[in-house]
Amino acid sequence: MATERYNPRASEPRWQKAWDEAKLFETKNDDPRPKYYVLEMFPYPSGRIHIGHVRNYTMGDVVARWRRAMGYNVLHPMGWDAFGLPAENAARDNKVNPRDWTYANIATMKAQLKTMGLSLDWAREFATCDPSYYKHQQKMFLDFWRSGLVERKSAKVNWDPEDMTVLANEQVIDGRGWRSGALVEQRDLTQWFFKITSMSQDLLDSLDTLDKWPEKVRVMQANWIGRSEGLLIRWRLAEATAPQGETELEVYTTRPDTIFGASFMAVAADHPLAKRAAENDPALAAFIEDISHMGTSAAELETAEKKGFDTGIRVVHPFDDSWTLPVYVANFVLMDYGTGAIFGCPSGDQRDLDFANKYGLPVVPVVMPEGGDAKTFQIIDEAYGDDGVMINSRFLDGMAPKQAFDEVATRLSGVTVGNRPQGERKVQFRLRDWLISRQRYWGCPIPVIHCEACGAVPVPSDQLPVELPAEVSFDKPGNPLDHHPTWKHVDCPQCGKPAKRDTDTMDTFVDSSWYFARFTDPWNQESPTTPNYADGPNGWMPVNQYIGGIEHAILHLLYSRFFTRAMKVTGHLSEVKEPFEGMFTQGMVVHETYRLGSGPNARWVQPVEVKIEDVDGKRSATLIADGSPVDIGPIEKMSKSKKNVVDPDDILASYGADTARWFMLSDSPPERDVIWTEAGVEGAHRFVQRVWRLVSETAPALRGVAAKAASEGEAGVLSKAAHKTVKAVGEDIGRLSFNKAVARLYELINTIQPPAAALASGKADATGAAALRQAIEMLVLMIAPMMPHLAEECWSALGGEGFVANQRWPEFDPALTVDNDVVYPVQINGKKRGDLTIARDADQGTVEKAVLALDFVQKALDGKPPRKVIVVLQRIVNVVA
RNA sequence: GCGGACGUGGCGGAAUUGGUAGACGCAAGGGACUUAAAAUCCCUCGAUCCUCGAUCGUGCGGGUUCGACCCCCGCCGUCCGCACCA
Repeated sequence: MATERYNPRASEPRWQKAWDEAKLFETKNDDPRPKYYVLEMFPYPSGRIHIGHVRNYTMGDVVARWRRAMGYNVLHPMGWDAFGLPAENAARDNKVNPRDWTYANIATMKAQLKTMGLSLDWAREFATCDPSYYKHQQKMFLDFWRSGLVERKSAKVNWDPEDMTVLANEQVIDGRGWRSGALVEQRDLTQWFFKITSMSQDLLDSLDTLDKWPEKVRVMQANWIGRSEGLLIRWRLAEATAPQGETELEVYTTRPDTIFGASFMAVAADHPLAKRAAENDPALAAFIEDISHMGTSAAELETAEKKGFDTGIRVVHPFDDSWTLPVYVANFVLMDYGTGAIFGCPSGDQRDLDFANKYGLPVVPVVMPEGGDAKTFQIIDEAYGDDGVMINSRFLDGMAPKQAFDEVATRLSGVTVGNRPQGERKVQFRLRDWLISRQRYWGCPIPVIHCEACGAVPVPSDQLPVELPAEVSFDKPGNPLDHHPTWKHVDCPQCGKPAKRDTDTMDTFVDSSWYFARFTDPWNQESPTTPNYADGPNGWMPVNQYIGGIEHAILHLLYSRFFTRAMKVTGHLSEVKEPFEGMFTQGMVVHETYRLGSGPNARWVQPVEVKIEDVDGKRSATLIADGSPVDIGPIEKMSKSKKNVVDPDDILASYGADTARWFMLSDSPPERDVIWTEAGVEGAHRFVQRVWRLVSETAPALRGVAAKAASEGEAGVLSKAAHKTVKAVGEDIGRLSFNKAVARLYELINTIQPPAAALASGKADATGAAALRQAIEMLVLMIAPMMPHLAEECWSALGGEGFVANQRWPEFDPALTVDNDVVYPVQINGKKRGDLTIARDADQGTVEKAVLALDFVQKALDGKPPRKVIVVLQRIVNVVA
């Protein structure tokens, strides 16, 4: 029977419109059903969606639609991470207003997302650049400030000379700005910080509760927080050598046990003691000047030589008044970790050893491997940092390092230097406070007014939001808000005298640190959240399943975790501790690269310009335009420079959303990279057509047939396959194993097809038709979360009521998911030699008897009794001859 | 250097977590239908040996076990994150 091909171009817009009109995906806050909050990381409105968005939002949509079908009240919102530098760059380059540029991009991208058929609640949409959004952010900034979670302080900060702004530590990658790629400089500036370090311990501890997060992300966060336990030791300066007024040097160490292996002290170039010592020592001052210009990139650090300069200052060993050690300024000591000073133990640390060897300092081994000989154990050019036994360490000799640690800590805590203990146990974190000031225009203004008399004064809440000025010029480099002729000039809210607004805006990562909470009630104009809807007993938070890229494993996820805690402190949230209960990091979409020509004239060409041929497995490529040969290059992340990009619009227009969605879910596990291939997309499209053909060819014969499972015969086989698939696909989607769910659906359609063909040609009885009807209905309901338009089309062809999107997920009959007979593989000495089909409930003895009666088993045993017969019920039989 | 993940056909990947390795898809080869093409359908598709069949086979080398892609020990390789962090 000839059937018309399925035409997504006609079908998809029709269903999208129908869903919209029925307001199908608008979620109500007051709903008695159990809640489920699915969220994909919202996009930056750069102009057009890219293929990575398609993958991300397809996955989220499958989860959302499936949860709906499972009876949940699902929240699945979408918005725009709309502040950021690209808008300013576009404004500067194209003479457009950043606001206009941003909202135009949002309109374009929203239209693109609509063509994907996502079950999004657009009624909750907002952009972070809407004053109605950032108003609340400004309010929370002031609340945080009042609660002691904000600090304005002078600090050495990362300055990106290209983007002309400061950056947070997390935004500096290999010494370069995360967006501009420019080498970051260090500057002393007074800036606003969120005191994320006040929550270090909790942010670390709570990682253990996030059992639905990828292990990898939790480990990355733990490393970033970087907790270590050590001892703060105050070393007395030898009086004769100390600069006036200086009496001690504070050092942080995680290895106080190695204190008898100490042979020098080293301080950072910008350590106060170094500066004091340099005052009367021009050579030292020159040295400090020299090393502070050193690069900080990973590559430079790798090759950088250890350099030091003896300050002439000496410290006294805590356990021996007659033992003094020199204090160096050294280039490998960092001011912003610990106290900016270390004691060097060359035998236990490779850096210290390199340094000691260079400057002729003593190397005393203090830890040797278990079972070593203390008399002969030596350290020459390789330090020993592992566990072992203490040697050459007086009262510590023979102890394990851990024990020695405690001993030193105890002894030093009993001694005082000045009026403080000489040693104090201390927990140190690597995490720094979050610097949020940005010297940019297109961001959320920091709602503070600086008054000469009153200092930094909060903008009164009735004057919020502090809105960005509409007219702005990008003619001069630097901060446009600062250059604005009138905007910053205001009166002090406290004393009324002329004052100035803070012209910095907040890091855009602040915007994305709480948008998920705003989605729970974006209509509330009075406050950021509404207690009942946010996280009360009936609230939406936490997000049950969050999906996004691994690139946000630290930045965005850590900031959001901090923000959630800070919102709780300030009363904007009440119960929830973690924002994201489940986190999933999806892989990238990658593509082959194509290169035309060779040498300096070579250029990359786009996939659409290339024709690929495959003869006997040998692939070759030519340029469509003129047939010239093209080299097929490695598979890489899609990038403009390599031109290996595919435009989602092209795919959606030629194949339709369902094909694109199905392809995204097939084959590759979602956490891994997926290779975009034309052949793969065509394979997906074939499946779309196959489902349609199956449904449209059987629908006439199935009209009026009531779905009913069969338990026996061929129809029984079909029913069992269908019910098993329902069980498995549900489990797979629940685990986000979409590729496995897809494979099972292929298997099911392969099983359905022969009986469907028989039915279409009139060769099916009533039982068969009923079973077929059920299997096909189940298939349609199961593909609905993945290919929603096709599923609607099939549902209506089958005469189904209403939208398939409103149907419940099919229920399987557990009795039909198991077979009456089991096929046991029969092994002889661990190798499969045949199989045995026997009743499922056959017991151990029965199976064993039946196996031993088998021809090939008899033959293998050759009349002798088996040494052993292992029967694992429902699994396998192994005969040991 | 520290931490993590991974290694299975020509390719993407399955394997109920110790029980038939290679499901499912892609690519390829052969055939059917067709004047032809598209679409569709059928067959083959880890390697070796001459077929039935057998032997080998999950990065490499050992081990545990009736049985190992899975567990243990020792290597090799790839990818990712962090890094003069004291």
